[in-house]
Amino acid sequence: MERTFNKNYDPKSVEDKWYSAWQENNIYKTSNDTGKEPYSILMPPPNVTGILHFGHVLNITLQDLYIRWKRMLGYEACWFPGIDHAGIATQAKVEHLLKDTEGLSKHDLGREAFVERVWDWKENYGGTILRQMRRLGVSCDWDRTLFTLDEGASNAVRQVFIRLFDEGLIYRGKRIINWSPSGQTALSDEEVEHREVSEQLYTLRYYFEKTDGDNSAGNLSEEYLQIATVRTETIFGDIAVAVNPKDERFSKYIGKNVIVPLAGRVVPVIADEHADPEFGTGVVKITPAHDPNDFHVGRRHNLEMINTISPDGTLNENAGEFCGLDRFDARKKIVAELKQLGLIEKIEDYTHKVGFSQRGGEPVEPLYSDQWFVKMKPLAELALEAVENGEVQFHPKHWTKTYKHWMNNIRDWCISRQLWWGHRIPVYYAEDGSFTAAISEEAARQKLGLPPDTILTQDEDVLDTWFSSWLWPMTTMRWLEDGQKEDTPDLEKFLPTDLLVTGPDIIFFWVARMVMASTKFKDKIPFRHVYFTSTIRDGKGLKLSKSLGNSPDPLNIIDKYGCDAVRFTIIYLSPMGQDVKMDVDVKAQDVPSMEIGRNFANKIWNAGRFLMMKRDLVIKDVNIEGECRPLSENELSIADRWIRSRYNTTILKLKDALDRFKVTEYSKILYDFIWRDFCSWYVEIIKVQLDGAGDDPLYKHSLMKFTLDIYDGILKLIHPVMPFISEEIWHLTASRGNNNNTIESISLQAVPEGNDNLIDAELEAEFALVQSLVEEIRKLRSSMNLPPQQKLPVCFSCKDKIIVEFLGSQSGIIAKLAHCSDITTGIGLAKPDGAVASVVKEIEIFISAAGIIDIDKERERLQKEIKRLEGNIFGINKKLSNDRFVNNAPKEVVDRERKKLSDMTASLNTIKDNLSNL
RNA sequence: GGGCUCUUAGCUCAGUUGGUUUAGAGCGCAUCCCUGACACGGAUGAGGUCGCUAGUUCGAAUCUAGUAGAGCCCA
Repeated sequence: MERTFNKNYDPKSVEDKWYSAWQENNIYKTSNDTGKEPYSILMPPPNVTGILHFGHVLNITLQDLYIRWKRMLGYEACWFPGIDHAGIATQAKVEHLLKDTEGLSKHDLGREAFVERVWDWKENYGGTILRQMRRLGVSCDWDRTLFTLDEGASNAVRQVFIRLFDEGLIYRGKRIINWSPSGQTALSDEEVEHREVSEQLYTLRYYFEKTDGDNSAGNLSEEYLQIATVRTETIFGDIAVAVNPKDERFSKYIGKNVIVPLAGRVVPVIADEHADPEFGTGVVKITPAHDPNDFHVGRRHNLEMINTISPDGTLNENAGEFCGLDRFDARKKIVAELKQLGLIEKIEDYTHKVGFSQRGGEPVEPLYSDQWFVKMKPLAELALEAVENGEVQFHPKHWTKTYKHWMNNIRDWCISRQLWWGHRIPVYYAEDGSFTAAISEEAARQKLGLPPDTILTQDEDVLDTWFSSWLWPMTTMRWLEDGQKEDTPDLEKFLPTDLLVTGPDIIFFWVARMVMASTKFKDKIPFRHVYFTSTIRDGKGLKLSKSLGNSPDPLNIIDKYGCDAVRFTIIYLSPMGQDVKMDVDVKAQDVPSMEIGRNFANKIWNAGRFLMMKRDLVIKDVNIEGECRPLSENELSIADRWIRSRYNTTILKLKDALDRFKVTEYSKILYDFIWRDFCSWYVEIIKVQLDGAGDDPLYKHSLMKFTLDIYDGILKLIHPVMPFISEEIWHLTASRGNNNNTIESISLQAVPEGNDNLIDAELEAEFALVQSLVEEIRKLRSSMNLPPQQKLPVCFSCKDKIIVEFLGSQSGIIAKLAHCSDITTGIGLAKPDGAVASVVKEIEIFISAAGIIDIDKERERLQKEIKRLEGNIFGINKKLSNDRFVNNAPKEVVDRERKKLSDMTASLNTIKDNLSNL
């Protein structure tokens, strides 16, 4: 493999090469049979129909970051990948395809052949997203990839159903559920999204029944009740009208009958708390089969359920002449008819929330039907406890409140779906109406005590996809894959997993239910930490989505900026627990802020390029190779010890940040250390140190080794977030072996250990003085508009000998970084004629600039500085003259203020002198 | 209606248990520089009464209450 340091880092030539190398050498394969401590993450299984979007990029990067980090810390880091069968989405996709290409419906094919087709589709096109994820450099163990419809997972699903059924926690019942007319299936409450819509509220007249028995339209009584409704199409299902029992306006009508407009049905006026005296007219129509609230009213009053809407969303034969019309067309026609008959009192604009199918996007229809449910209360108790006692921790923490609220108000889970693609419900019915859940027809007969020749029929429905996903922590670890095996080596080793990274939008769908399933069936929590990711939004704050067309394809962005750049940027920009606004440009397929990561990658690359260049020169110069002696402690310069201190500080801060799940902090610590401390200061300084040691090749060699060791550590620290560039440079900077058919990889190296003893705060402060002086000289130069080529003599006038000596030792560095021709240090030096002056920490700086200096400009600068200092001094004086501050504040704080005051007063005086001497 | 979150520079965000001169960074902007790795770079600068109002405190971007606006979730 040819490797060179080009001028700019080119991700394209690096990424595919290394991903293939990692895969071919199986370096991310994990075992349940090692002495290493386990660390595991469950990948949230994307839909089999899914394609990569920015939410995945963030989510996957976070997981990979932790897996790589922990792997480098010596854990057996196992990341379980997989994919789910996405019942509704996948079935709909194949149905459309079938319709478009062959003009066939699924019924034309029949269930078995249709399901066969879906499998074909899955084999050919499904799981695209898993292939796309490889572009992100994920280091999961692909051999463990699980599909929720795999045989093993399906066996577990059936077992769980049967167990819950036998325990009475799964039941079948006629309930009002959320029906998706487009998907032709029931949905759970969680799959319904409530959105505000503007509609009309119609106030209808419900006339009282005539005593003569003739209730025909032409023979109405004088009196009527006004009832407001949006859904006029449901009047054929009206079975009563209700008033609040406390509402005195209507108490006299309770027990009387009214006539439903158009339908002509005679229904009673009943008293029920559901009627809100404040809403509409205070009288509400009761349509138990088409409204969840009315359903409960119907139950309380033992009312009949009349279904007037078919599963496809059209009105049925109970709607008379409107039979066959779509529910929304019917509404219009019914309103027109009512208007004509003078049965509408008034029409008002009305905004309210309507439930929409999360998948199909159409308004859900509350439908009264037979469905299967899981009784959630008993499961919720265990799951609630696991979070309340801190076994399962959420990051950010506030999501625990949402979780608890849901658990405390838990409702039963509708798990049956009227689909063909999915786990078919393992329930068998006999002709006599008895039924049971069992692994097979035969097992069911035995359970039911029926003779072997009895014919049973299996339930037609399949299970909610989440009914398999909630077992993910266990099925990924082969639990019950043969229907029996309770304990597996994987479970033994990896459950509970350590981290789950997911979006807060599936906290109920998935996170909460996994806690339920694991606590219920394994008596263990599924994961110790849950990291809820940011939602990625566009510049206007809208969620990125395919339907809004505001999301560029992440693969295009990766092509443009490189994978590492995208990974780094998205981590850098994503605050925990808050949404991220990204400057997406769909037209150009661009996300300009990715430059942050690209530029950073290039910076790291070029630092390496420079260091290698220097090392090669040194080696050539001195004709030495390989071994060199490390620098002894007294050979280390202040700058060397400073960077070592900063480096160790950085390592400890990084570890701490990741332990606290402050991932953005991790990226910022890296960015600042590498760019500022290492590149801007230290790399510049070693140029000086190398130049100053022209006759000492061994020292030079050792200094390069010292620097490259830190750089090598940097590569390891950055590797979890920037896996490709770190791997590439790690190989470029040293010859790495290819022994025993395995490659060496930085991802299998140990993270550098931060050493507390090498952190020296005092030294860092001393070095900060050097930095301040350099910056001050640069400021002065800049204010004089000096080009960098023009170097001027500089003079430091100090108060004591120690500082003079210290600055003398650093003068080479200062001269180089601040473009000085010469530096003189001494005690109480006089200001040279025509010099520009300033003061930093009691050190007077004089830049000899005779002939260059602009007196007016200089005066202006000094006056500005005086004004600033006077302002500060005023503020501090005010503080210090306040007795209560001096008496109450901690001594350090007061001392600090006093020190500030004296420093600044000294500076002020010096500057005032300079001004008057000008 | 209930709950949660947010509001700091033109933009995107940091800001640890209240206390470090002038509240930080990146981008953008302005001026200068293709100085021996990097113009995907370097240097310098302008730019903020920390949404608003009270309160607690010697001291508030930080704590408390209220208020305005934005967003999310649940009913």
